[in-house]
Parts: sequence; structure tokens; C-alpha cells
Amino acid sequence: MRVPGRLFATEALVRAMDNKVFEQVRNVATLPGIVSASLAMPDAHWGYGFPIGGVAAFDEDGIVCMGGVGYDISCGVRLVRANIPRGEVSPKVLGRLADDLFTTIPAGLGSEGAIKVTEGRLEELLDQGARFVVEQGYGRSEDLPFIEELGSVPGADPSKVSAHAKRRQRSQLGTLGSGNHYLEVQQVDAIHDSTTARVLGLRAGELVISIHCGSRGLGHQIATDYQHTMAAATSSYGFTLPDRELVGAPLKSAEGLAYLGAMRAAINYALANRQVLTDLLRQSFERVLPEAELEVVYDVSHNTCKEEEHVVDGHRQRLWVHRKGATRALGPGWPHHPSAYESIGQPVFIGGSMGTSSYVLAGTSEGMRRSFGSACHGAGRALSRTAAKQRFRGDQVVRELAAQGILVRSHSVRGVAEEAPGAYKDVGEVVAAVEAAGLSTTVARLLPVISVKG
DNA sequence: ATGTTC
Repeated sequence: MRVPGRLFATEALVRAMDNKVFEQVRNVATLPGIVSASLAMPDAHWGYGFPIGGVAAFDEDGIVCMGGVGYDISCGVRLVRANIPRGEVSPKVLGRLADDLFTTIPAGLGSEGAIKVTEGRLEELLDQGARFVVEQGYGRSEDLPFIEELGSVPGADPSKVSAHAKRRQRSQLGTLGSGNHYLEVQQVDAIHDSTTARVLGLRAGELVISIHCGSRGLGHQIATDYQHTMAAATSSYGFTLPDRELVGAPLKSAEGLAYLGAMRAAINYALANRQVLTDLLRQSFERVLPEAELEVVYDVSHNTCKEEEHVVDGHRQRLWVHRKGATRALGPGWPHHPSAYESIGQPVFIGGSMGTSSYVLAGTSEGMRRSFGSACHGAGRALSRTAAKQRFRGDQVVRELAAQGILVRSHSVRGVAEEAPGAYKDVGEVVAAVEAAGLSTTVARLLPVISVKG
């Protein structure tokens, strides 16, 4: 190991962790150019090469690893506030909203949207992200300051994205996908930090909407393509690795630069995807609940590699920070923050599971020192998908949640069983561990009202 | 996560 491994968690969470996580944290610590420590968040679990919940930063002489980002490039969460109290919406209207969202928001494996992007326009989309789709009429220019990187990460290189990856996304812009992706209408249940909540426009009892999804088939295909490129690079640059899943290329190499260019294109695709979904969301609310006024609170990813400046051992350094299942949570004054958020750290959105809480957090200066400005990303599974399917029945889960007043609309009964609340750890415990470690502070808790899933 | 095993 070149650096120590460091795990942020409570004793109970460490005991619940797969031993594979510790092995993977240790493996990542051996990689060329890694700085300070190989980190894992309290929701860490076994992933491809890196643990999901893993954070690792490399200096310019280090490498970039596709396993440090994962297959769902730039998966993330956008929070939108509706500026209307739940109490002002009747159960009947909530039911109509659930049905309208279910028909309006394309979701599910292989789901397709109504938008076809021609090849020429796709290059612009991959280069400009949410900024491009706003110009095309999806959403408002006022949304852009409230998206990470102002809606468009620089340095994307669409020419490094394979024709196959481009083809796979053909009808996928503005779609949720499947698995743990969802669109959820929630109510602000508890305010933990009233000052920051006020800055974010979050008021107890009001409705908000979380959109959790990524770059769909495009990002997945980029990861698959570069897995092969990186394997070839690893052997040609003569790295010896503890795990072949950790293949990577020097940051300055042709292969490394190509991956970074393609990965940033996928980031822009994901930002555009969530922007188009926001537009569909507004259309749905406009039909059913026109009193609502939908404004973007923020949009943040949890599967990325980003070039950032951090202070390490007293001096400022340019680093490439891999966050895989770890939310960027930069401290106050972070680059590209909207002026309205001058006084607070980067907003962080932690999804629980269907039927449980989600949390809004904010990054801290201490998190900058301890985790390169990173936090957890979710509850983390307690049961595998297979185990969850054996334990739960999807139709029964839907009925039980309906009895609690939570409306689930899903394209897949089996998917609901896999995503049952009982298949996940307690998200509150994970969030408490992040806060105890000083990585972020808790701002508000959200409770589900309507859940739209693939 | 993923046209869920090229």
C-alpha cells in the first residue's frame, strides 16, 4: 500500500460491511499516484474494482481508473422544490399526480423517450450538457446555476465516445432507467439546520421532487469500451495490480485523456437527461397541480472523476478525484457555486429507499480536509437483489406502502421487490455517520409521497 | 447500473 486506507463509519456499519470492501479499499491504496489515503464512505459495499462508496484522489503523475467511476457514469440526484405545502394537496389530486407522472416520465430497462437526438446535435449535447438542452427549450436558463458545473462540465470529448455508445442512447434522453433509479415526490419532514434550509428554499411540510438517474446506455457503453482500452494500457505501461478490475491509464497518456474526455461527455449527458426530466416533471405538475412552482434546488452526481484543487499537507494541489457511489460535497465557496449559495457548502442529496427517508446535507470545510469534499450517496443494500426477491413480493410491498400513504407506480413488480425498504440499510444511520465524521452537515429530512420507478 | 450472459 502506498497510502493508508480510511473508512468513515460507525462500529455497527463496519460490522455489517462485506469483507470485500476492506480488501478493495486496500487494493485502491496500491494504485500509482494516489494521494493521502484510499477512502470509503459509511454506505460502502462491494463494487467493480473500487468499492461503491469509494473515494480516491490522484496527482498528475497518477492514473485514471474506470472502476473508480463505475458503469453508471454521473449517476446523481436533482432536487426540485414545488413551493407548495403537502397539506394543500388533496389525496385525490396526489393520486392523479402519481398517475400523470407515471405516464409522463419514461422509466424501466430499455425505456425510450420521445426525444430523438440527431448525430450532429448529439456532439453538441455531449459537449454542452444541460446548457444545450435548455437552449433547445427544455427547462429554463434560471435552472443552470443550480446544476453542478453550471450544467456543463468542461473537457468533454465526444470524438472519444464510440459509435456504439452514441447509438445506444438514441431514444434515451429524458428517461429514468431502472434499478434504484426513481423520481420521487417528497415532503420536507424535518429541518435540522434552519439557516441552510432557508438558503435552499426548503420549508417544513412543503413538497419537493428528487430525480435519481444517470447517463443510461451511453455511460454504460463508455465504461464497457474503456474497460478494454484500460486493460491494454495497464499491460503496455507495465503496472502490476492487485486486482485486474483496477485497470487504468496514466492521466497524461492518450488512453487516460481519451477516457476522461468520454467520461465527461457522459457526465454532460446525465446532466442533460436530468434537465429534460425536469421539463417533463413541470409539464406533469402544470396539468395536475398548476399552483406549484417548480424550481431547481441543486443537481449533484455521485459517480465521477473530477479535476479539482485541494490542500494536501499544507499546499494546494491539482488532483483527479474519483468518487464512486460518493457524492461531491465541497465546502463553502466551492467553484461555480450560485451566488445565492455563497454562504453554504455544496448541497448533497442522499436517497434512502422507497418508503423511507431521504436527506439533504451540505459540504463542509472539514470534509475538504478529510475526504476531498465527499460524502456518502445512499443507504446501501442490506440484501442482494436475489435475496430481496426471495424475501419480498412486489405487489405486497406496494400495498403496504399505500397503507402508509405512499403511492408507488412501477413498471416492474419484480423491481419493487428488489428495491423493497427492507432490502436497504438504515439511511439515517449512514447520514449520522457522515455528520459525525464532519464530512457534511444534515440540513433536512424528506419523506416519500409518490415514487415513480422503472 | 446495463438492449439484465458477445
